[in-house]
Amino acid sequence: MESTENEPAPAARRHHGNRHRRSEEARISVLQAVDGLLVEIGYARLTIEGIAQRAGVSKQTIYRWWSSKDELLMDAFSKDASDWMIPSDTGRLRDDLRAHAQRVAEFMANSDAGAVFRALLAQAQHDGDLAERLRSEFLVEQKTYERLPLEAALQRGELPQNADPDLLAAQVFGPIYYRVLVSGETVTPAFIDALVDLTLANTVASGSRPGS
Amino acid sequence: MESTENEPAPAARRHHGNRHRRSEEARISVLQAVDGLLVEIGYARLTIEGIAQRAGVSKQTIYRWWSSKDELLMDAFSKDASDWMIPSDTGRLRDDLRAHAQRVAEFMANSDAGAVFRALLAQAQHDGDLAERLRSEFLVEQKTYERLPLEAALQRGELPQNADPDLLAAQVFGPIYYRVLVSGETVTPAFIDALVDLTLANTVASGSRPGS
Amino acid sequence: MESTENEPAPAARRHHGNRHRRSEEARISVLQAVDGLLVEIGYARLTIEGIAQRAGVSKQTIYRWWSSKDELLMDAFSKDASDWMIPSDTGRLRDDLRAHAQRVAEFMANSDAGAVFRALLAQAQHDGDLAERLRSEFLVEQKTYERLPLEAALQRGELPQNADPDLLAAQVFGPIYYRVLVSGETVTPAFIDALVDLTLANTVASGSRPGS
Amino acid sequence: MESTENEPAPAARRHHGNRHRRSEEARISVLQAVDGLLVEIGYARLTIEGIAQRAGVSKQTIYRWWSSKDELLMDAFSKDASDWMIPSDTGRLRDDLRAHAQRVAEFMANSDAGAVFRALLAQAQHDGDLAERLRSEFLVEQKTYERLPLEAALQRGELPQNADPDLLAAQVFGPIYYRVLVSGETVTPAFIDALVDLTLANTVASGSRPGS
DNA sequence: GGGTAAGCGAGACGGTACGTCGTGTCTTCGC
DNA sequence: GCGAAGACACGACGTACCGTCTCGCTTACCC
Repeated sequence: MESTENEPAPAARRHHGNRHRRSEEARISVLQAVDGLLVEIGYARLTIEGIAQRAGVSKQTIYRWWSSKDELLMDAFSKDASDWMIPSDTGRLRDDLRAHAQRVAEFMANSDAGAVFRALLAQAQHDGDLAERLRSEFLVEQKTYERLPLEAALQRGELPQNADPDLLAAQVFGPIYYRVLVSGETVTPAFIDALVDLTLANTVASGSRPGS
Repeated sequence: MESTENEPAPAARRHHGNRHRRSEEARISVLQAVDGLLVEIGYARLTIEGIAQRAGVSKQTIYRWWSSKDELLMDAFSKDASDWMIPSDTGRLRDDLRAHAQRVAEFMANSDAGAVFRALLAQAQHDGDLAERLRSEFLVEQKTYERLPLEAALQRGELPQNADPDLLAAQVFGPIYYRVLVSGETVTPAFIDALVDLTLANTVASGSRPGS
Repeated sequence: MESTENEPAPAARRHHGNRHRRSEEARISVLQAVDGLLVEIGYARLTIEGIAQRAGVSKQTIYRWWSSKDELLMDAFSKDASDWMIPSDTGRLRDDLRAHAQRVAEFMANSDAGAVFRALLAQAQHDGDLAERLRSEFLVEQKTYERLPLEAALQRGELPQNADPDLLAAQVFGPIYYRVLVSGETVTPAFIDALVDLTLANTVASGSRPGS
Repeated sequence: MESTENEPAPAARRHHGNRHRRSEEARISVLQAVDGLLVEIGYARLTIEGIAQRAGVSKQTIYRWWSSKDELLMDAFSKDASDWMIPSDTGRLRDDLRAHAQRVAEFMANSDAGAVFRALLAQAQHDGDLAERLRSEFLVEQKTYERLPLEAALQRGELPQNADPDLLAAQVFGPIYYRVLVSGETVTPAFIDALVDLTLANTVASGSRPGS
């Protein structure tokens, strides 16, 4: 993993032709400190000073490269999130949907990256900029992948022409997000199976009788 | 100095009426201050000192009765939340479901109480105790009401015997919560209609024969 | 327990002919609490709330009868101070002066009442009213007693006519106060003897040669 | 500025391994604020917050460099006290003693520095550490200077060999401290003259033959 | 001998200041 | 010229007492 790829900030690259450049070592150790502290003490007690100390870095260095705690979390999150997004493609809609739903549930509820995501989402409730960034950098793509099995099936003719992949994806994944973020219920495989089955039964039924 | 006992002059009553027990006046004005400030400056900039000042109350009084900012929000929320929960009951499932879904969407996305709710839910992501309290004091009941139209329909025979109201409610309301809390998309009436239609089409189609 | 003997305060006795009267029990236990707390935790950490709690009395009761912490201390002090003031009178100036100086030194440096006195004197540095009260209720009398052996000796002809008892007392007692209050040196009998001897030698010498 | 290890500033530098320098500007303005506030509102109403505000400094900065209000006062006092201590030396004991006694009385009763000193001495009654510091940093030196004219006279042979400068100084200065700190009487030139005359008359008379 | 008013405990109240923590900015100096 | 170290002004924290104010109880006087 050549880690300049997660470095899109142009300001950080301004020093390109200079003698001195950003310390990659510092950057890495900050992001690791964030990961570690998030797990150990939780978001609520995460402080810039704590991160700096843990990373063996000065506060100034953090402020130089990240404009806020949330942006720092975004970076720490991006580092890990992509692993979870891409659905399998077996050619069987029901299986692909179940597998990806299971994967998303696992990510959201049990992974470290998911914990960071929930923390970011929580912050995003009071911070429109963060919300926007979270959406454009993660959710848009995430949603695309959630729709992917359905669109593939649509292309294959496994779903009726007038089926709406967006809506169907919403009915499969919405309840999963709800359980993790809101009700705190565990997302069991049985629940996922029921969701997928009902959704597909529905689609076939309504898709075949569009006039109803 | 023998006449200090009774205050005949009503004009001299500058002091808030303190009972030996808790001052209801103080309690009310604190909760109102929380409501007002949440709307005006948002959760992120809400401080105990600000609330105390706005309410004309000492910090100590707040700390005496509420153990944390979140508990205070919880109380302020309880005060307003109940208005939104109860679904109408026209006897027609589709109408009732649409109406209640619309109502929930409105509450979540646009009401003051909904703003408090989102703030609490955000905090609950890092605070298990708050999460538990939020669930037991609000979400359990809220969920019951979301299921109500479906259970009524089940009793009326408008739904097949083997339909699962819980699951159906999840497929209607889950996507609504998702849009408000996660993706930030507006919840349009058309979206709600589509959700309800799809959910009911399915149930009727798969759960029992449409002709019955 | 009708302990009216330590009750000189006329305000407290005002209720004599009334139906209702001050609780002597409360008064005593407050003053005892002050004494105890002063010794145990020192003046700096003495609080009205602490006194009330220790005395098993409500704050209001304290505020009802004493207008300030210092006034309370004054009362606690008056209770004990008088024991130390009166000098012996053997008819021999040197002996009487030594004995009383020793007594005053003991009071100031080592007695409980002396500790209260030092605390009051400290407060009096920033509180003119207290200073005035301390002077009129204690120091005037105390100074009279310090002068007493010298004045008696003057009457007896043991001192020259033009000797100034005030000035002589100042030279004997001033250095004692200085050691206790300022330098913290212990006031030894040897120091007292030297002071008295020098003062008397001086007086005889200068008193006999008034023209010098 | 090539070496941080040597501080040209007269104030003590206690942060050893620290390569970052204390803001001299902040230090000065804090001490000036203390001086100003003491005079304007008095010790009793002096608060750290008030000092910080007046100095344009954060509370944290005060707490960083001074461990208590008293230590802060101690510093503010040291700044000004030394002006008052050194006695003149005309070679005539009576004149020197009178002049220095007058100077000390002026310092104690009427100067700003004296007001700080009285406040510190008051605090020192309930705080042994402060008492010790006040003694070692001020009183020892002060006492030396009070003795100086007497010791010079002793050396010159103006006093008998067996005269005790310590005791003599105590009899001159003790009563002055007493009047300022305890009785509140003003220290008049006449009082000082009387003290000095009486003290010297004695010594000359008893210690050696007046004719010498 | 019942009514009633003062003293009392308890403690909530609006405040002020405390001493601490974390923020984001700034400066110094080592590499 | 980046980066560590950390001082700085600022703002909020949660706590301790302040002095004021009911409240409900007890008690002792007076009618």
